Amino acid sequence: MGGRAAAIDPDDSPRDKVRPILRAARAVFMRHGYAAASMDAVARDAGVSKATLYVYFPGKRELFAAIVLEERDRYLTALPGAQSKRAAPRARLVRFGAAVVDFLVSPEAVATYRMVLAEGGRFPELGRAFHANGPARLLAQVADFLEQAMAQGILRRANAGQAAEHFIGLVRGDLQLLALLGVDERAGARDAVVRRGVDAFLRAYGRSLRDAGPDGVCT
Amino acid sequence: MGGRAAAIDPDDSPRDKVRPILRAARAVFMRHGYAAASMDAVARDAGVSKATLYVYFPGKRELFAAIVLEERDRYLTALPGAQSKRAAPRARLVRFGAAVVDFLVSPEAVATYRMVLAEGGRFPELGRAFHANGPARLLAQVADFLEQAMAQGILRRANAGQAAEHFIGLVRGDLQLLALLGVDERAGARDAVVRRGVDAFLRAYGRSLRDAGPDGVCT
DNA sequence: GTCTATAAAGGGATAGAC
DNA sequence: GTCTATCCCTTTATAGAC
Repeated sequence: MGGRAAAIDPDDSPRDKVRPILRAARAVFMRHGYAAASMDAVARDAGVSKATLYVYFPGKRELFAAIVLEERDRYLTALPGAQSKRAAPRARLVRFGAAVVDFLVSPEAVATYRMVLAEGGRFPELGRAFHANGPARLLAQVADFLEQAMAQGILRRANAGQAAEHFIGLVRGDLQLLALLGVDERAGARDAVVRRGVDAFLRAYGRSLRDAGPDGVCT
Repeated sequence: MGGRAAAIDPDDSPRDKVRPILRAARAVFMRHGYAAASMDAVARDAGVSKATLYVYFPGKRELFAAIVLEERDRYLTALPGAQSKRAAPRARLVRFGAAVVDFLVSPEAVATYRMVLAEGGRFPELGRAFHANGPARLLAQVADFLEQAMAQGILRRANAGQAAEHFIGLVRGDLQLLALLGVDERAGARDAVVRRGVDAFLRAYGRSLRDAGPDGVCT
């Protein structure tokens, strides 16, 4: 794998090595976790030598920090927006909640959570950064969606961030925990969990009783 | 250290070595995580040699499995029960929810979650066992509490397990996630998060509007 | 059963050639 | 900047004395 000798070619900028390194590092760290991941594996997957790796990153810690901070953009999910306005409010919330849960239990999100949570105590700065770039952004997306629903009169007026936290907590159930634990059994229950979560959410934040599902509340 | 020579003394049963080993292993694994934990550290903390350690456990994996499965009894928390019946329903729920959250963000629970979640993909059997012995038991405790509240007419009749999942999801907010990430900033917000979670829960599961807190719903 | 001492392997990081 | 080869330390696991 010699490639062209050290050239003055501007196309052969450092980014051409950094990007493969980061991609390989992300895969290796997500697969094995920080402690069990090896720099050898990263170098091999990236197609460079270990020495080259240490040219761009001072050490394993810094490489790990780099890939966690880089998760920023990757964390933007395509959630169903304000489209499908014709659907019933409840159906729209169920659809949206299902997309949120699908994202939280996706292999990529699960591997990222495992990796970052495991080192939460040893990389507190990373914990904060991950939360700001990941969960907090998801929360903001949910809050935006709910705010629109409030503006449309589907939901009662309330603090959107607050409602978003409750919405996520209700539709997530223990599905994300089970995914993180590697237990698949309840994976098929996603729809039911989301529907019941949305029902509870509508009882707490809905505007009229008609939206509250099969059995209403308030006597 | 030396102790009596290999005796026929029944008091010198294997348990006398196994228990310290398990205690030390739990501390080491919880502190460093599975991959970064070393058998040397376990042996040192347990006051035995590494060779002795391998007499009782075939390897690192099995020792890890043993301490995770042993978490069973440790996971029973003292949650406020049906006492203080005189307190207002909402105050009782807030008190109970605060105890649940306090447990989930406790250093012991956080360390255990980090340890088990990080290895969820590589020890699927352990993930299932941990869920059954840990989170599922907590859920059952919450369900019992809520069932009593339903029987007392404080909450509307509903599936108690379902309600418990929603209750936990609402009062937990992102406090457990932040604790796992090592972010302390919002630790002081515990009371507010729990109160708002209980308010939402009461709107979804409360029987009368009087329990729903400052501002009611249902028009 | 318990210890000391060690084998065998792997990992983070670097030296030095090009 | 990039490579090959290697240093040095830690780790899991075991051999063998007592």
